[in-house]
Amino acid sequence: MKDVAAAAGVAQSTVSRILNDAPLQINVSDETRERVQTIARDLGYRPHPLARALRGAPTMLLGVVVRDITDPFFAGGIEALSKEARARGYSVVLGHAHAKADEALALTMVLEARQCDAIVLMGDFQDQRLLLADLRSANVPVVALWHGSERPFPFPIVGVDNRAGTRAALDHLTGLGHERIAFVGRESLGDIRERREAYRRYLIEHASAPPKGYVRRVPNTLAGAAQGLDALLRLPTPPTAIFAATDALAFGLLHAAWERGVSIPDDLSIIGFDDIPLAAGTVPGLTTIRMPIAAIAAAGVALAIGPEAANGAGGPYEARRIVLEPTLTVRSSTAAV
Amino acid sequence: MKDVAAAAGVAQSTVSRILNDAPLQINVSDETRERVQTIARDLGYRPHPLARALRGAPTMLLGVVVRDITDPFFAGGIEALSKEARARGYSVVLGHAHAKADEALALTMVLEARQCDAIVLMGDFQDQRLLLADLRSANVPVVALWHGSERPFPFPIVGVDNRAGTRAALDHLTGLGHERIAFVGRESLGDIRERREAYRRYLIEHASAPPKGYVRRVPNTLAGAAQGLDALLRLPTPPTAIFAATDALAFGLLHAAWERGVSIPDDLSIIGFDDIPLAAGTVPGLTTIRMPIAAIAAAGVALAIGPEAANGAGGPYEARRIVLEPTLTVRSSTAAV
DNA sequence: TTGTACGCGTTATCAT
DNA sequence: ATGATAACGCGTACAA
Repeated sequence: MKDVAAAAGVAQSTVSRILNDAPLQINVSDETRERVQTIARDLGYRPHPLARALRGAPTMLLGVVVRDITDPFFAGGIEALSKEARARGYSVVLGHAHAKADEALALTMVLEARQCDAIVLMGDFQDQRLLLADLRSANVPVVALWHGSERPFPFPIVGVDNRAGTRAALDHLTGLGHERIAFVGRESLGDIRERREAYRRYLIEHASAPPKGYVRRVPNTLAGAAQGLDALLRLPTPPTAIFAATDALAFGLLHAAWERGVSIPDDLSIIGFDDIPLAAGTVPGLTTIRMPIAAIAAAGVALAIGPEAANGAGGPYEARRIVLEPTLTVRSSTAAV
Repeated sequence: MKDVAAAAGVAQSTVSRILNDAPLQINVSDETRERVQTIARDLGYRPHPLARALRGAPTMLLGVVVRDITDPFFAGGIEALSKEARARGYSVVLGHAHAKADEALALTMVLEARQCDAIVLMGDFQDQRLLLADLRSANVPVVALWHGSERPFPFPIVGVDNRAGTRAALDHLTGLGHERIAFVGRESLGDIRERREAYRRYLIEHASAPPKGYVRRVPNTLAGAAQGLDALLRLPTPPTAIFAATDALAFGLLHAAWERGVSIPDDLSIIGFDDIPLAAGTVPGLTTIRMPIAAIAAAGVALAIGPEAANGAGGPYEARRIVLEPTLTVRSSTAAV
């Protein structure tokens, strides 16, 4: 900018005023304005974001901390978030938490220190107490996505109605005549825990509590799914349908069933949750609960860096909870008993 | 830092020296050092990276531009890259290209380029000439990953040996007795183009040129795969095996074949390329070419921000090409004719 | 209408 | 052994 000013024979401040469309009055002569703009373009001038940020301007950086970047579902989440952020002129700084608390803490310090304008948490971080404490003491807006919607949490939450989704899944299965429905999901974290609880409640309301062994807690991986399926098949009265807490698990169940010669959906119905893009490409096509990913990402970004972040519309910032509705997507992995 | 200095009754410069372990001499008295450190800790002092960067320090930010963030393969790539970057203390700034927004993207990215210590391109950007020109004029190190390995390119490239991978795939199929092998892949971009060319060359060397209609150019999606399969099945002499340019397409082929009652691998063998994590979970398990993702990411990051980026080890920076070898992973989607 | 001067938080250099 | 000061690039209140 110094160069531009020198080349144009004016002061730095004049250049700054012109290039930033001076918010004050129209006190720049058209002649000077045009000259400076031309020169700036010719010199290929680019504002230095760091210097701007140092002056207190927003960094236009959105920090995204994802709990498990391996999870295929979160890939879609990052995509949606990235699009939404970009639409608002923001860039995404990615950090993965990698499960260990200290690492996550270090990560936060990095993000905070980098002075992101806001931070988005993807996934459940209830157990990372150090990270949360750190985040609370930092004065950046924090929004949690897919973090469950029922338990108390010090930041705004945008998520899916797990109870409604679970009900839709189980209504679908019972509508097909299934009575012995099992649940497979990973250790209790946010959304998964809510789906499991909703499953329990549903069964109690519509029939009886889930039979012993019908709730399998396994890692959210292909291997975890295989392990869960084996356990269920060994039961004296195996289920006729399985509600998988995530599509990743449903994928694993499909594969493991095929390996074991169990025909889907003839011998066993399987329903997932998320509707990741590849869910339409399984064999057979996976019946699942479609997550409103784009809407959740949009709401989250709006809460984090949109105008909503500033004013108090919708109640106190900390208490805000946006819960979006999922929808049933029927494909071919479920059928009548 | 001002506060710390005031509280300790010393000058800022002293504080700075102490907190940065003054690289000069040990000219700070132990007493002062200890006092300042204590106060800094009590006050919760955190260095401000922006100010540091303004002074010329590295930002510890690695820009990653991914061509199509929707591609399931790139999710794994981002993960590997992110891990590698973090191991070196770097954070990842994400940008997606989405093919169309040529100019806007170029502008934005270069804006960011000022902040990033290096930029990693994921996927092929040969057609984004504005972006490349902009990148060249910026003075940040740029490294391209999965960008093909044969055509000239102004930046270092780290990628996979597509010819070797293709040969491994086709050797596997011919070893099973297949003679009518088709190719399905998207429009010619970097790696895909090389795989298609390698396929052509292989067939010519081992038998004859691919029969008419055996090379299908389709979008890299489930729908694209279905479209490709339909076209192949309509042929007078349909292939007995299909080489899919990516696992995403192989997924689609598996699904489309199942929809149409074509049994895999009995009626048709399918082999993919990439070995994305979910490839182990298809029905049947997908035979594919395993991409050395971690190794490529590591090499790319090293080239971008490692010590290698500075010195000229391995020849001139622009001309560097690192090509890693893929390996065949046999599962159940291929069988003897 | 435009120029001058200051400060954002650091670090490097020079002076004490 | 430590303090004072300049400078990084920008925006802006104030002076001209």
